[in-house]
Amino acid sequence: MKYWLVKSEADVYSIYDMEKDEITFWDGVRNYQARNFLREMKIGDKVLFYHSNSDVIGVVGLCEVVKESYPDFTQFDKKSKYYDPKSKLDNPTWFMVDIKFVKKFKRTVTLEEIKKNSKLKNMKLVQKGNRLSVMPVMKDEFDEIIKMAGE
DNA sequence: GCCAACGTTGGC
DNA sequence: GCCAACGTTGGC
Repeated sequence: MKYWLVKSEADVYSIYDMEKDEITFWDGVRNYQARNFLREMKIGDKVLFYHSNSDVIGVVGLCEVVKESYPDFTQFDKKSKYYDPKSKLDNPTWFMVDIKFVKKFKRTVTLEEIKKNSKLKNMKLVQKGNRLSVMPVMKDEFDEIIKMAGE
């Protein structure tokens, strides 16, 4: 099993939306590296849910992969802001997965705390200039985040 | 709102 | 293939 972290702007799609929807498709990833990570996701993989552009920035909950990668339909939708005119129906460029809400943490593990924790210094999240919206997390890092969340 | 750090685009 | 210009992300 693998572990991941996905970022979402809190005012666009938050853990509360996720809780309400229970299952959501993770659309709109338009970065090749992030896409490649999406395609590696397997059913049952654990996904940390991270709020960016938020009053409280950090990991707010846990989700799980329930459907493995399939073409992101928004790339073919001219009305979508994720529309990609270069992508071909028979050879899609962009993919998405379905993830299921598991839990909202009792407390947020903030970016500040993550930066201060020497066990987490190798996390992609805190490495220089990293803007990936989907990234892998090591098992020990995942366990440490869960511990910090008091779960 | 600012801006650093990228990634992408397109002319050459 | 290079690189300037532009767009986006995301912390602050």
